[in-house]
Amino acid sequence: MKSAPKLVLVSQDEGLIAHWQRALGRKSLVVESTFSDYSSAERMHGTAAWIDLSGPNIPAWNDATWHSVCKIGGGRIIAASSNPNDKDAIEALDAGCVAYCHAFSDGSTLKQIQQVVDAGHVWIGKTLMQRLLQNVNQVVSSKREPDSSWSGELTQREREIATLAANGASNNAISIDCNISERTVKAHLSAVFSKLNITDRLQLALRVHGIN
Amino acid sequence: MKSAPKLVLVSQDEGLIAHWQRALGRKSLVVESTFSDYSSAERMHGTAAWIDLSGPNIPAWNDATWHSVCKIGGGRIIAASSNPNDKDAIEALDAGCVAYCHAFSDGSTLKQIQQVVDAGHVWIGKTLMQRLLQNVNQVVSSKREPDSSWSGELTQREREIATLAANGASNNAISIDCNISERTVKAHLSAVFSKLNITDRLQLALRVHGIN
DNA sequence: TCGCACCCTGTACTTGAGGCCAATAGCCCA
DNA sequence: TGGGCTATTGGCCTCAAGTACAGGGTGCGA
Repeated sequence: MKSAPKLVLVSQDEGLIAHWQRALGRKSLVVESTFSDYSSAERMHGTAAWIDLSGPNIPAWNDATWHSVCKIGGGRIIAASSNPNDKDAIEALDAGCVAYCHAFSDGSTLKQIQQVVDAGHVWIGKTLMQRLLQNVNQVVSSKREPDSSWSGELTQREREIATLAANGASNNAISIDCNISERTVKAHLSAVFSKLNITDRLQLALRVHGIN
Repeated sequence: MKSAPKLVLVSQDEGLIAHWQRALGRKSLVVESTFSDYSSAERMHGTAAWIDLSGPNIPAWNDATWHSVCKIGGGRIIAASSNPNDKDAIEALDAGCVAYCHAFSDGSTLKQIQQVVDAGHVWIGKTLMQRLLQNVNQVVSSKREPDSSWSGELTQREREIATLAANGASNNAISIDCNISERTVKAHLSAVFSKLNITDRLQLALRVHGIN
């Protein structure tokens, strides 16, 4: 039932299949020629699959098929592109793939990817990694302290309730969350509106999230 | 000159050193007890080093030492924390480290990290990876054209009115702006809410502006 | 001890928002 | 030419949100 995890290679390119087989050299290995063959098969559950993105009938990354295969079916998809780029990679990983690489990467890299995936991790290339980190730094640093701009003169409690409201919580939800009466929530928000010189929670949301 | 890449373990914790040695089992291996011993040594150039972040005299991540070690000295630093967290990980990777992990990860994971690093890649854990992807999606979608994500199935008019509402305009203000009755504004917004599967303009604002 | 800031709560009221039902009119396509 | 989509508007109704007025309790510094 749980011997060596089954491995599936999905491509119509015989040369690519051969390359992959040389690199991965595994016994329990299945080859499918199209993605639909793979995704429609019952036995794909729990498998790891190398998908040649150059193949026919590959769904768009926002297609529900990926969701059903990766997140429901438990398939661990390794997306292999002949002309990889960061944008495509991000979409692939977002769709639920656990790796994205160049289809004709050298054997040792392919093997390493397989190992990483088998261990339950996610694999991405170096350039994408660097880009991710750059973006995160932007996000993190820009998210660190927008505080001073809007919550400066608010009390701790007001800040707390304002944040909840700005994220879409109703007064009732906030009252439950904070274990106070709805009336008190209104009181705090009124104070917040007054201090920030605004009139309602939508303005608050825009202020808190740095728009307007 | 370029035999097996030299490996350095930096920790004062003998148990940890032993754990690492068991997992990595390498011949050409040097143990230093403090970070300053490592960073000041001439021979650290081009080495890979496992740094126990619990050790003494570890510089802050924004300290110039990291820059000189990683980017000038060419050291490939694997940061190992006893209580890892995403924020620390991001700072570590930003400082130039090529991996960030739990110091007492199991042997196979440690070995894998070493292999990934030796191959010139960067290693991060699963939770951080997921967070990175989330952030990137936010950045990408908010910088590209937030259209596709929320306004896809809306009509031109609905998009127009939704945008105004999401920026804080009241129904009345929108009606004047668009030269239509307030009733019509409500009708359009109702259609928008229904299509986007939300209930009010605050949710709309969050959606339009890429939050939530 | 008094004033002040903060946190909490109640009743009552006004109003903007949003849902439901219904209708008219223009445009495009089979 | 009829059906489907879009834009427009009306009336009616319910409710969350926000305001006004009126308190009570706590802790802290002058």
